[in-house]
Amino acid sequence: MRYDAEHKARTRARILKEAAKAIRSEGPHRIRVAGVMSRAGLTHGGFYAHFSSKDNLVAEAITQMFHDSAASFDRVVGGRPPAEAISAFIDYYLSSTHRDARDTGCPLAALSTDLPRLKAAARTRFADGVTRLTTMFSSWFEALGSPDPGAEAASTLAELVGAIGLARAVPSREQSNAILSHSRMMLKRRLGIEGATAPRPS
Amino acid sequence: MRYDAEHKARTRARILKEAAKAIRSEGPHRIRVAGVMSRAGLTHGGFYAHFSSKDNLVAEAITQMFHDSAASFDRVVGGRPPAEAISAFIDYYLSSTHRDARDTGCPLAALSTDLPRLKAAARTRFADGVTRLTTMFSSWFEALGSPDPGAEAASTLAELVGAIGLARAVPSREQSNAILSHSRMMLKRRLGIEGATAPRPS
DNA sequence: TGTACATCAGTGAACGCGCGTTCACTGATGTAC
DNA sequence: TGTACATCAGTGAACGCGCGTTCACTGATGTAC
Repeated sequence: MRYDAEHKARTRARILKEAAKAIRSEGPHRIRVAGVMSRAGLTHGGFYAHFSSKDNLVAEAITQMFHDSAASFDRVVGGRPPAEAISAFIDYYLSSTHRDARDTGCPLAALSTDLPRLKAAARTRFADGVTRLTTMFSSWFEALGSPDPGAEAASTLAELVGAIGLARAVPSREQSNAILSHSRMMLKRRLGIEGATAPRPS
Repeated sequence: MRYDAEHKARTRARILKEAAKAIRSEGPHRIRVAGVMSRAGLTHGGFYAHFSSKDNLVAEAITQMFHDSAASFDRVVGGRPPAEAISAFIDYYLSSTHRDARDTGCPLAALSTDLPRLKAAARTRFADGVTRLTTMFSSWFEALGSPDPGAEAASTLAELVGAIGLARAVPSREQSNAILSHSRMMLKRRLGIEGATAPRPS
């Protein structure tokens, strides 16, 4: 079977996409080469035509997922004025949809405690993601007249990442929903944003 | 070699302690039975005299580490009045010491993104830990006259867990210190607690 | 246009290492008598 | 007090499975002539 020029690149992209999902849902060390290849509709033997090793795949997939998540953040907030953008971001990030979409959601939320166990390359990529989000938040807070936009941005990101992490970890849906709604409410109240809804009693 | 009556229980406790450290630093799925036994000063063959399987060890060790961390939280805040207790807790939790002590620190901080990948037993234990800390915070906030102590407690815990997670993940010590000091400052400012120090510029 | 050969993404069997688990054995000390 | 035997935590060799990696092969289509 001989294919057109872009065929191999498309196959590689498909493998990367499946790997990025598997890494978020199973963890960077628990994914299996054969499993990823099978989800991409291939047999495991062909893997080494695309990647030099499993480690190489993990590194490339982590870069890939940060790229994808930047694009998906843009779709949520793109072009909106600061107050609206941050409100939309909070609602998106702390939604039950995002909580339940571990395999396609924000890499910070899916991988933070895995990162200290990974190599420098992955951690650098992660730090870039932290910086990008912090900078984005900071520009919003600055536009809203915050006295300390940098600190407020870092603090907000920490709460977002912590809240979704805890909401995903606890097995009770009720407790999980309460974690999300408490943080949504407190973040919006703190930022003076309308539309904060009272959380259901936990 | 025949030992006294408590000898076996002491050995088991030593294995559990090493397992709890290894799970936090390497992750619940990456620890090796032989490695844990060797750190406990034993050979791997004796493992099954203490635990029925590796999974059983992980489950027991997770229970163990939550028990230990409750004791260590008590040492930090025990007997102090609310405002002082929460300030001490924030300083402890977001210290560089805690950040650098991944293997003995808070299980919530070390394992949050691993939890969704673990079995129900571990997740239930984790949820108990979340509830215990949230309740403790909530009682402090109530004593301080907060209008919504439950939500404030959940929000504070989320920021603490998120901030230390991000601080551990990024490779730059400078960026990591900034994450910790920004959250320390913002949390204390929000709670009206004195002693907030300005973060170094990031 | 037809024929022979080259290409190369993908296949699937096989290899080998790491690690969880098993098991026969050790040897110091307690107990029976 | 002395002797024979029982106990049992711990040892270390061996087993076997899972999985990353290798490799000879396939076969559809492009290219040379």
